[in-house]
Amino acid sequence: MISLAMPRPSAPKSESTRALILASALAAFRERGFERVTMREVAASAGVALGAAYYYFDSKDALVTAFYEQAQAEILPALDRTLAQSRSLEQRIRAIIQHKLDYFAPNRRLMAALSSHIDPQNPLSPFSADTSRIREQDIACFARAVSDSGVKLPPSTLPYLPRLLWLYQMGLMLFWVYDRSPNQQLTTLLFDKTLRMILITLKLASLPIMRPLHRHAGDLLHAIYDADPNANFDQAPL
Amino acid sequence: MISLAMPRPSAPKSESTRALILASALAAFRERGFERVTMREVAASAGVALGAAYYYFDSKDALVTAFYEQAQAEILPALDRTLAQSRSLEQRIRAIIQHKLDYFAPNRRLMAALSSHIDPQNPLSPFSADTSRIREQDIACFARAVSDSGVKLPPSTLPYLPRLLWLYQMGLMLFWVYDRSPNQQLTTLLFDKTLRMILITLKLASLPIMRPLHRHAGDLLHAIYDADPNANFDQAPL
DNA sequence: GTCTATATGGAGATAGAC
DNA sequence: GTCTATCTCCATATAGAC
Repeated sequence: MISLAMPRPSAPKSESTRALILASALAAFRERGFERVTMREVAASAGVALGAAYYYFDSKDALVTAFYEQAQAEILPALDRTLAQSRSLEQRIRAIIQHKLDYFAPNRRLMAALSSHIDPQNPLSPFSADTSRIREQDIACFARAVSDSGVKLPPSTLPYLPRLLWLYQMGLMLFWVYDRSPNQQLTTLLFDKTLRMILITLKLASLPIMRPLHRHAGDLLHAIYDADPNANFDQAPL
Repeated sequence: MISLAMPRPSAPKSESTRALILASALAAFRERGFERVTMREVAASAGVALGAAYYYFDSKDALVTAFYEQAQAEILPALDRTLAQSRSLEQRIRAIIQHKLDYFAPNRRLMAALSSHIDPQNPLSPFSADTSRIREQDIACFARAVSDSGVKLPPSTLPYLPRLLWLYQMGLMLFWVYDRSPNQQLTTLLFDKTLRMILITLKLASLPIMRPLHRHAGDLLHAIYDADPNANFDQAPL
C-alpha cells in the first residue's frame, strides 16, 4: 500500500484557481464572443499567468468542455425532478430539451465553439469517447422519458429510440446555435413542429403499412449502433 | 467608355500560378491531412513565396473552397447526362449522390475541413451567401430529379422537396467524412437504407392519415424557407 | 497586377522557480 | 503540485519591388 493518498476526491487546494479561470473565461466569452477572446486575456482577467491557464485547461476549447460538464451536472437533477412528475412522452421530451435551451441561452454564442468539433476522434466532440459519460447520462434521460410512456414500436427499433431522440436534440441545438431570428423564434417553431410530427409518427408506426419501414430501420440501426467494435475501424486522425 | 478591358474573362496571365498553388495544396492535403499542412509548405512545394499563396487565396480555408468550386464545375455536366437518361426518382437521387461520393473519395479527409464551418455567416459555410451559387446549382439538380418523376405531395410541401433532398445529401456526406468503417461501408448502408425509406415515405405520403403531418410540415417549411428576409435578423457575428 | 520579404499577434509547449 | 517566464510555430497582414 503506497499511501492513503485519496482522502478528498478533489482537494480544495487550488480548485478555486481553476474555478476562477473558468469563470473569468465564461464571462469574457459571453461578453465578447469565444473567437475574439484570447487565452492571454482569460489569464489576465483571472489574474494569473498564461501558463497557469494552460495548466488547468489543455486548450482554449477545453474551457468549453469544462463548461459543458459543469452544465450537465447542474441540469441533471432538475431533469430528474421533471421526469418524476411522470407526464406524457411529449411533455417529457419537451421539458428535457426546453430546460437545456433555457439553461444554455445566456451562453448561446459559446455553444458555437462546441459545435465545430464533429469528428468523433476529437476529444471535444459530443460524439467522442472522452465525452461518453455526459452523452450516456443524457441518453439515459431520454430512456426514462420513453419508459412506461406506452410507446409502441417493434423490438427491432424500440431500443434505439432514446439514442435517436438524443440525436434529434443535438440537431435541434445545432440549429439553435446559429439561429439569428429574433429571440431564436425559428428554433421554437422547429422544435414545436418537429416534436409534434415525431409523436404523430410514433403513433402511426404501429400500422401494418409501416412494416417495410421498420425492417429497413431495424437493419440500419443495428449496423450503426451495434457494430462489432473490433471490426478494423480506421483509427487514423483523418 | 473607359476601355474594352474584358476581352478574356480570365487572362491566362498567371492563372497557371493559381492552379499550381491549388494543385500543390491538394496533393499535400491528400498526403498529410489538411490540419498538418502549413501554408508555408503549400507555398514552398509550389515554388512561390508565402505571400503569393495568400495573393491568390485569402486563407487556408479558401483553398478548400476553391477545390469545392472546381469540383462542382466538373461534376455538374456528368449529372446533367445522368439526369437526361430519365430514370426513376430513386435511381436519379442515387446517381447524383453516389457520383459525388465517388468524385470526392480521394479527397475525403479534406472534406472534413469544409464541414467544420456550419455557421451561415462564415463565407466558407455550405449555407453562406457566398456559396449560394454552388448551393443553388446543386439544389437545381434535385429539382430536376423530382420533376416529372410522378411524386405526389400536397402543394404546401412539394416545392421544398428539392431543398430537403439537398439537406439529406449534406447530412449523408457529413456522416461519410467521419466514417472510419472499412471502405466507408457504414455510409453505403446508411445511404441505401435511408433512401429506400424516403421513397417509401413519399409513397405513403398521399394516404389520408398523413394529413396532420402535412399541415405541420407545410407550416414549418414555409416559416423556415420563405421567412421575410427583412425581418430583423441578427447580423452580429455570434 | 504579381509577387517577395518581413512583421504581427496568438495558440500552445516547456523549463524550471517555488 | 502550482505557477511564471519564455519560446516556437503558424496563419495572416503589409510594405513595397518588379
